[in-house]
Amino acid sequence: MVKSNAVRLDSIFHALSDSTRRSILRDVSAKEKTVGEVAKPYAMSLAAVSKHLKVLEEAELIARERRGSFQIVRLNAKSLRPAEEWLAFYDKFWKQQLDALQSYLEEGEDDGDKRG
Amino acid sequence: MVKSNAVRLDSIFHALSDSTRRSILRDVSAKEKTVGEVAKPYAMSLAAVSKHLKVLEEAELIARERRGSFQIVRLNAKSLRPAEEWLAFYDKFWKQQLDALQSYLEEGEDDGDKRG
DNA sequence: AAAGCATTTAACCATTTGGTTGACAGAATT
DNA sequence: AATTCTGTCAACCAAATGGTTAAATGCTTT
Repeated sequence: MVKSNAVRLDSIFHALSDSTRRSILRDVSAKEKTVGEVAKPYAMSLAAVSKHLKVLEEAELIARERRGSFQIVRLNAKSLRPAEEWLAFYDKFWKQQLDALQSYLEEGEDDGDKRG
Repeated sequence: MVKSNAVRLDSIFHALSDSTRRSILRDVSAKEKTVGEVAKPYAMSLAAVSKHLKVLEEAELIARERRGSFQIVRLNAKSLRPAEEWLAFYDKFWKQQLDALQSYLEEGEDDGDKRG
């Protein structure tokens, strides 16, 4: 069963809406880590971190691999693309806003560079 | 009081984690609308839509303007930028993954284009 | 000032979230 | 086989979420 785009975006954006989870993504982007290593910097129980990892895994933002008694956590960056693509649609709008601001500032300056 | 970046990202990503809210953003990106107009397409009460608008407003993704007895809802696209910037950090990772995939496919093909 | 629209707020409800602790399960070590 | 280490699961809790309906607020018009 293929998840609808909307459901995927729901789970991706929801996963990203928590700063601990965003921080974990940064951590594992630098280097893959065991669950214990992931948990170490955070002032919460291992079980709590394990839940965060589950949320990230359900959004497919991380993947895991068993290595002996350890579990290796890896970033799955390509699953961020739907989010980026969704956001990219809005680029034109803030670019427009910036352009408008710039025109406004340039008119204010009016330092005579418009000859020719 | 300036909100910390983390808190802003929390509220932006949280606002985007609901498909009704994402849909509302699309709707108002095309054209500014009154609250009633925003609500019309959705199979839920006006009060529910009003709550969604509040979430979007708290994330500063929309702005409102009173016009007589109506309230005009406008997209505030530039507030999506922090989210885009956060995501942009990860571009290099999926690009890497794509490159790796491409190398793999090219080696698989091995159709003799490597002379010289 | 009364009535009528547009919208928000309040009170309520079920579900989800993000955390806890303690019991459990799998793999490695003794 | 007993112990230890890594990690998850279960049960619990308080707070937040996303919806409802009904009452209240704010403008506009009569």
